[in-house]
Amino acid sequence: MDTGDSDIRMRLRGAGLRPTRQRLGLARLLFAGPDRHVRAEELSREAREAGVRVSLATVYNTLHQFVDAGLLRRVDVEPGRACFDTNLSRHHHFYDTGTSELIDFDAEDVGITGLPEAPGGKTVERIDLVVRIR
Amino acid sequence: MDTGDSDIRMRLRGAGLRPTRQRLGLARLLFAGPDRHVRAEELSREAREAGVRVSLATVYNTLHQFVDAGLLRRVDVEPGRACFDTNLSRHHHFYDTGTSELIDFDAEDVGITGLPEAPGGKTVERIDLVVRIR
DNA sequence: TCCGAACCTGGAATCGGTCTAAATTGTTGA
DNA sequence: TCAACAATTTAGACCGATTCCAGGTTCGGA
Repeated sequence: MDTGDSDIRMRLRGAGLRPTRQRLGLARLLFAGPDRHVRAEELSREAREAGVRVSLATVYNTLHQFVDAGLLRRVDVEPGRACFDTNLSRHHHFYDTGTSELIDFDAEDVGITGLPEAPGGKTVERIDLVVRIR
Repeated sequence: MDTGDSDIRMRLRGAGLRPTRQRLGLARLLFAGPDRHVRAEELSREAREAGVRVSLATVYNTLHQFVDAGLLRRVDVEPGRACFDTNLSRHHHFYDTGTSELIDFDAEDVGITGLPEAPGGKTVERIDLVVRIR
């Protein structure tokens, strides 16, 4: 079954990335199934277990390339390690400071008022809301 | 001039921290003048330049102790490095993704509606809003 | 099929930060 | 005042996460 792959292949192509064995294997792990949060080390282990031979360096490269290609979003809540989110819809996060768990919630229902203008004539790229829970 | 020190001394005492030469020196660098954002490496350099002899390990220890004592707040926006904020009032941040600069803005005027309940019966500790600008 | 560019790799290197064990310095009670 | 002891500081080793590098591999067009 190569069904899902053709989609991924096209998205990679569109980003100027060759659909290599490694990238396809990682993409399958990331995008088959429901949305998820994952760290590099973890994805590397999953790949190994799934029989996808790929070095840790390539896992890092691929994650960054996927972020640049808009296939993945990076979430920064913990100092010292990056987390990658396959959920590309407008959403925010609960962050459990006890378990380090991240939980998405839809941004559609959330309203934010009274924000000041971006200083220095800069443009707003994105608004990240992190609700720290315990 | 020992004026400002007596205040700091008391706050340290209140947190069960001895007012040592190193802690007082760092506190002076942090709290004299307007609010600021600072990283450990940077504060270490400033201390050296100001003639405050203090090891990098102590800078890290002190920053964490100050956070625990409520003298400082930690801000996590960049992966891989912690930033400390002397502004303890309710506020949020602009984060310039180009320059890595952090800019505070008051939280009083900001309204957030439509947040879902914290999952799993958890308690909300804090809400961090980061407006990424470019 | 061939070739050059893109890609992948293991291992070394880097970076921010923490840990450790020994030396130093506050603080306290006699 | 000072001994004594706990809190603190320190240099340097160590750590986990990530990036860099140089060389080998693979892809894809001509």
